[in-house]
This record gives sequence, structure tokens and C-alpha cells, in this order.
Amino acid sequence: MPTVSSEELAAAAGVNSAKLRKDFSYLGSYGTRGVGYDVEYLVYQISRELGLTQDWPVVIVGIGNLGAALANYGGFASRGFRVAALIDADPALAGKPVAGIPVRHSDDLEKIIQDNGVSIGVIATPAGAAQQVCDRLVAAGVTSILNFAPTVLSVPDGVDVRKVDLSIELQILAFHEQRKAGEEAAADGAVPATAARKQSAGKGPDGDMPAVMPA
Amino acid sequence: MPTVSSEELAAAAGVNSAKLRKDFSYLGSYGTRGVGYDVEYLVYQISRELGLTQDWPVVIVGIGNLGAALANYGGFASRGFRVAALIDADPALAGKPVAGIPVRHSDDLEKIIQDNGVSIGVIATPAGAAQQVCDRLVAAGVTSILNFAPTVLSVPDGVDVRKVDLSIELQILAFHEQRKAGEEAAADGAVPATAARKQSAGKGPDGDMPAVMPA
DNA sequence: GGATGTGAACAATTTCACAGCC
DNA sequence: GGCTGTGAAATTGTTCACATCC
Repeated sequence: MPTVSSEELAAAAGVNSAKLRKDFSYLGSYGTRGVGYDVEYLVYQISRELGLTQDWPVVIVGIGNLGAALANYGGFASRGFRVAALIDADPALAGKPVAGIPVRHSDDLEKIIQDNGVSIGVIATPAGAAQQVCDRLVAAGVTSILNFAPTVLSVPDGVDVRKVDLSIELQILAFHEQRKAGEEAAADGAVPATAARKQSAGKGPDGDMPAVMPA
Repeated sequence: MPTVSSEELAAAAGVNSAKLRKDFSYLGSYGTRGVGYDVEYLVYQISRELGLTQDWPVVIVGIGNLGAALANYGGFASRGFRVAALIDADPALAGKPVAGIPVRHSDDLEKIIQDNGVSIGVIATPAGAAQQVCDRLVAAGVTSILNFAPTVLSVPDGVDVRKVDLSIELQILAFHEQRKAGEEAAADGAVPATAARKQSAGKGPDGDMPAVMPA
């Protein structure tokens, strides 16, 4: 399939074709009127804009179950990420290979960052160690941090942090699940699934109040 | 701190106080004019709206590194999630405890779902097994699926799927990292960091084109 | 006096619809 | 004839500002 129309792409993505064309237009005029978009050319342009064509060395700090899962994750290489090193504070792990990469001791963290020109770090340590690891990464020159530890990290200006909370997505599913159940029960006086029910929210002892309610 | 004002909450969250008040107003009229919001009452109302006050039994299928990391993840219990069972296809794992919960063989998947009234399933298997596991979960009554496998799952209407791609967040960091670098280099003719550069995007052999460009 | 709750004003985003080009 | 690229219209989201209530 050498070319594709905005209509086809939009249908595949579940969005409006005008939106897709307008979004693409912000990247440049990469289509041909009457024909569509050249697939290979479009893929390259989008890849470049997203930074997929660059090589990004990253370090993963904290090689527990999650760190090991990340090290084994196949999706990184295809998006331009290269795991420059795995780092853990446990001396017993040092030298052992995980996903084919030997684990290094955290004493060498600064040297590893500098030798490899790493600007992105992944923190998969327990919560208690995360801020300290973060501080060392930043001091060594890392400017973007992906944090899996259940802590809010504080960093100086100019450093980006993104926090991944593995339970947030479950939370969202549970929210929709709750609404599904609510709709089924809507006939017998249950709270409707829409957010618009402003008037019914009296604070009295009204049955939907739990023991936790303040006096 | 028994009460809190929209102003204080907004400052803490980094948003406008009017937005916060308007958002809260969609849940109901839970504040007191001249006083603010009763913290404990507000926490309960938001928790209830999000489904945090319910008990959600979940199963985790695929107990590799990622499945084990999820089983050990502390954040689930506090948000109302209860790991009803860990399931894996490897007979060697069956009976072994992970995070204190014995792993069950996937032969028992349907029975486990039904005995525990599970409506939410987590898939942490390799990509090749994910669709098959998904089909079995759905057939057994699961209506929400959190998918960590790098595959797009197809499900019947009425079933929610959320896909977590661990490399997406890295991607976002790399995107911003690229822009940081671009801004530093902006003086010497590099592509500007803003998206608005429509006119310069000629298709000719213009130096920023790679070998992958179509003929 | 002080802070909510909310119409109205404003801003951003999405969609329409069609001129322009292949 | 077909499909992009984009002004203009429609829709959606955010902020202002103030009447209202504790």
C-alpha cells in the first residue's frame, strides 16, 4: 500500500479525517492532492518529529521485577531507545546479566551516565530510594526522568519527570465498570451514571453516607 | 486541617481555582460558602465517584517479571483492588507463591473468574498469548481488561480494553528532550521547536531527508 | 468577611465545507 | 474526479466576576 488517504487513516484511528489532515498540516505539507499521503515518507516525517530517528541511551536504576521487566521489554529498541546500563544497589546483583546486559553497582552511576552521554533515566527502585537516586541522576547530567516508584520526586527547573502509576489505568477501568453497573441498576433509584445530579447531594444522614462522614 | 479552600487546592494542583470549583460542582454541592470544603467529606465523595470505595477483585494472567511486579505493587490495595488470583500457563509455577499469593494454572482460569466474581483482568503475558487469554477472560465474564502485552486486542462490544505501553512515556520524555536540544541549537539554522513551520517543508533532496525516503 | 457555585465572556479545539491542485 | 490544506463555523473547555449564602 504505497499511499493512504486521510479518510482511511482517520477510520483506522477512529477520528475525524479533517482533524487528521489539520494535525498533519502542522508538521508540513506532506500529502498530494487527489492522491493522499505517501506512506513511507509520512512514516519518516512523523518518526523524525517524534524523535524516533534518534538514538537515546537510557539507564534503568533498580533491577527488581519491574526493572527486569523493563530491561526485557522489546518495544524500546524499535523506538530508538538503547539500554546503556542496568544499575542496582545490591552488590549481589552486580555483574549478573539481565536481558543480556550485566547489572552495574550504583557506586558507578555517575561514571556510567557521563561515559554514555545519558540524558534519560528510568527509576524502578523502591519508594524510599527514589529521591536519592533521582538527585544523583540529575547531578550527573540526566534531564529527563521516568519514575515508576510510588513517590513524587522533586527536581530542579529544566528537568522533566513523568510518573507512571500502574494502578491508575486499573482505576479508570474500575470507574467505567462502576458506571456499567450503575446503568443496569438505574431503574431502581440508583445514582445515574451521568455527572449531572447536583441537587440531590444533601449532607444529611441520607443512606449513601458512610461512617467516615465528618460530624 | 479540617477544611480547604478551592484557592489552596488549586495552588497545590497547579490549576485555576474556578476550574476546580466548576469541576467539583459537577459532582455535587459539597462545599460551604465562606468556609471551603470539608476535607474528609470531600475525600469520601471523590473516592465514591471514582469507585475507590468498592472492592474490585482482579486476576493477573502471566506471572513473568511484569506480572510479579504487578502482584507486588503496593498501590492496588489502597485503591480498592484485591488480587483474587495469579494465573500462568507454566505448570512449574503452579502452587508457588508470588507476593504471598499462590500461582494457579491457566486451566482453572474460567473457574477462578466465576468463583470470585471477577470483572477486571490484567494481561501480562507475552504478545503471542494475549489474544487467546483475552478471549477466555471475556468468555468467562470479564468486562474490563488492562493489557500490558504489546498487541492490540480485539474484543466484543461492551468490553473495555486499556493498553499500557511502557515505552510511550519514554517516548514523550525523548520528544521533550529533543526540543530542549533543538532550542539550544536554534541559532545555527536548526528546525525550530514549535510546530509552526509549514512553508519550509519541501520534498527535495534537502539534507534532512534519509535513505528511507521513497523515490 | 470570605468562599462557593455558576451564568456569561472568552479561549481553544474540532468539524465543516470548499478552493486549489494533481 | 479525488483528496489535500485551510479559512470559517460550530462546539467544547476554561476563566472571569459576581450574586449568594454561611
